[in-house]
Amino acid sequence: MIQNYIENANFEDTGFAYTLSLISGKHKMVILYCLMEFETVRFNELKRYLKTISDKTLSTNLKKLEADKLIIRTEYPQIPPKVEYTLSERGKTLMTVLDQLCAWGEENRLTE
Amino acid sequence: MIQNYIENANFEDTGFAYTLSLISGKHKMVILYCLMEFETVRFNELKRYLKTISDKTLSTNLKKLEADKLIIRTEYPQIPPKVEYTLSERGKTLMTVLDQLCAWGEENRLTE
DNA sequence: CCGTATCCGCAACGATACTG
DNA sequence: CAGTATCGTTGCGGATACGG
Repeated sequence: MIQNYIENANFEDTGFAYTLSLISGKHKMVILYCLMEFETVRFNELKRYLKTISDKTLSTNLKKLEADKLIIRTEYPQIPPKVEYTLSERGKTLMTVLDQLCAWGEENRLTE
Repeated sequence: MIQNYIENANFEDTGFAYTLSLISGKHKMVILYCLMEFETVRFNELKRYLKTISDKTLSTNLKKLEADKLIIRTEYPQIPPKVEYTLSERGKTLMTVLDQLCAWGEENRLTE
């Protein structure tokens, strides 16, 4: 599986590098977890959960996640505006895999 | 599992964030994969596999991986120096989890 | 051979102000 | 409410030179 890629030394094209590129960055995982937990979340609501994120950074991250089809953005044309974000089916399948990474981390944290 | 952390909104302390911190960066995964494939690898050998990495960056990454107990550094006191790197048992268990991320990425790559 | 030291560029992130 | 615009900061990674 992984070994195939060593030969050509083309790691950018591995499924692994691809998966990581989807969730790289400081906040993407937290956003996904919030959507998994609360299912439907609005922009400012997310901002409160993340506590320290700026408008700009949150906006950028949401756009990337949407472009990667991990989340779904639903806009209600009204005043004041209302936008809801949810996990896509694709996003949900990714979360099941990430949960295993989480489990490994909890079981293998170094005792310092 | 994951949901517990949402309450306190302390994502830095999730097993997931911890696991990701171990493999964050541009090269760590590639290094681990090389060690998985070739088992015992020397410094300059690694450098050739990674192709574009600089001495400094490779050195920094190896130190982090070693500090996190994912790899083992063995130094042979001779002239010229010889240093070998291998996966630790802990590193090997991590690789099995990462292989699943790899599989997800291959099955869920977007057709563009 | 196996690094360290130094300098530097760039992209991500943050703070603040502002808009439909 | 849900962003955009602008500016400033910061940290990772790269290039090069040098050392034990």
